[in-house]
Amino acid sequence: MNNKNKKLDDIVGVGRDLFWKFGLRRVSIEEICREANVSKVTFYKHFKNKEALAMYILKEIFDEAISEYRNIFDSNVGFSKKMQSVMEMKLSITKNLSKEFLKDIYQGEYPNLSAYTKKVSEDNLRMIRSDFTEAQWRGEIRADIKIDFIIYFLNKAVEMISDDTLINMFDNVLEMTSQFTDFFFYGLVKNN
Amino acid sequence: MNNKNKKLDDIVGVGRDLFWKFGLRRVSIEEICREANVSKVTFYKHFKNKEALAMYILKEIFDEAISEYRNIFDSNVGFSKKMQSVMEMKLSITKNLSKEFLKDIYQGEYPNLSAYTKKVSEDNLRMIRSDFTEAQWRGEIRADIKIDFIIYFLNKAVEMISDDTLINMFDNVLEMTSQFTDFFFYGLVKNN
DNA sequence: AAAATAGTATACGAAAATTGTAATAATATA
DNA sequence: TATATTATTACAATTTTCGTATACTATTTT
Repeated sequence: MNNKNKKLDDIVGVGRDLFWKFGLRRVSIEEICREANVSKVTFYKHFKNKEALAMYILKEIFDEAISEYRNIFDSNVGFSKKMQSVMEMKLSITKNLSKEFLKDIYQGEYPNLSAYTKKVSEDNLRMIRSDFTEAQWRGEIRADIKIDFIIYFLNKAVEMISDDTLINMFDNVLEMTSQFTDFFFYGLVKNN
Repeated sequence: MNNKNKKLDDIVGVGRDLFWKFGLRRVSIEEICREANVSKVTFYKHFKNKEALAMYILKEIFDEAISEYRNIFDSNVGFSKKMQSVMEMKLSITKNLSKEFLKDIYQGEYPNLSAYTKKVSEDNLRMIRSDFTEAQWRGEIRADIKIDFIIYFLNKAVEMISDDTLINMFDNVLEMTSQFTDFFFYGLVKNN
């Protein structure tokens, strides 16, 4: 039961790598099989086609990010820690979805993929907004701040965090996001 | 005469970008034309096929790097400065030839390209060895050091310089190579 | 040992993408 | 206006990719 799905894992792993580097349309099923040392028949035993594999990979990426997010957000840590977890979820998703991958997803060729991605994004947004609203009720967020403004600001923050100039100022990404949220939510002078 | 070769430049520019990201086989001529806003007919007016375009691009990259190298090596600067120029030539070549590009060049599909690249590398090596031998005659290199040992060491240095860990210790690549050659040739304690 | 499961190698037709060329129309340039 | 460049469109030939079928091997499961 340990390496029961060894072949499946190989396919998914290679698919992840190649899709990340080259997107979908530039990668052929045969190439994936070759790289994964798997015969084409085995591929089709697991997946209907390339889109199905991409869907599987997407789901993996989303599920993992969301589950990590929920773990932290439902726990009893302070609110700034929770904020950090939101950013990290968004970061981890953008980190695992390269430009090429996203471009192909949205380029009309794969309607199921784009629909799925769109749905997950919307669900995500809804979840975050609901979490924030509840936090506002509990008094963890000032009552006079619009939730949508926070969400807008959050996205900008994620953009900034992905900026190389910023990254190079820190030893690792975690240290950076930590310091960033800290500054972001308490201001320059911490008076909490 | 200013933008006389505008279309050609566009093709070459787009080719450079796409080849760098995806290698040769994953990029189609039609895609290059589309991205460059150029008709297929125009492409074939300039190049016989994809390999010819790649050859043109390769030649550009090599020529530029070599010419910069010769400029510095034939000038009257100190020897450590010249050493730096050797490393920078090698660096600029590896920087302009992505893994994907190189892989496709050598993957047997394009015999002309691999032959040409091989030839340039060999010519390069000969040139460097000759330059070094002459420098040794002039006393700029200790007489008891094998030239081939230096060349081997040089390649290792280039590898190290391309290492991210090292890069992040400096503000920019130039500062790094400069400090690296300095340390490399004078040792920890500068007694020159 | 027998049966079931998962895998490989190979071949193959259908579909799709890519290549390279030709003919004609549009546009810029001198 | 005349000439040279480029765009558009169409097209046949080739190559790649897809998805399936067949026959055979290795590994578990019962």
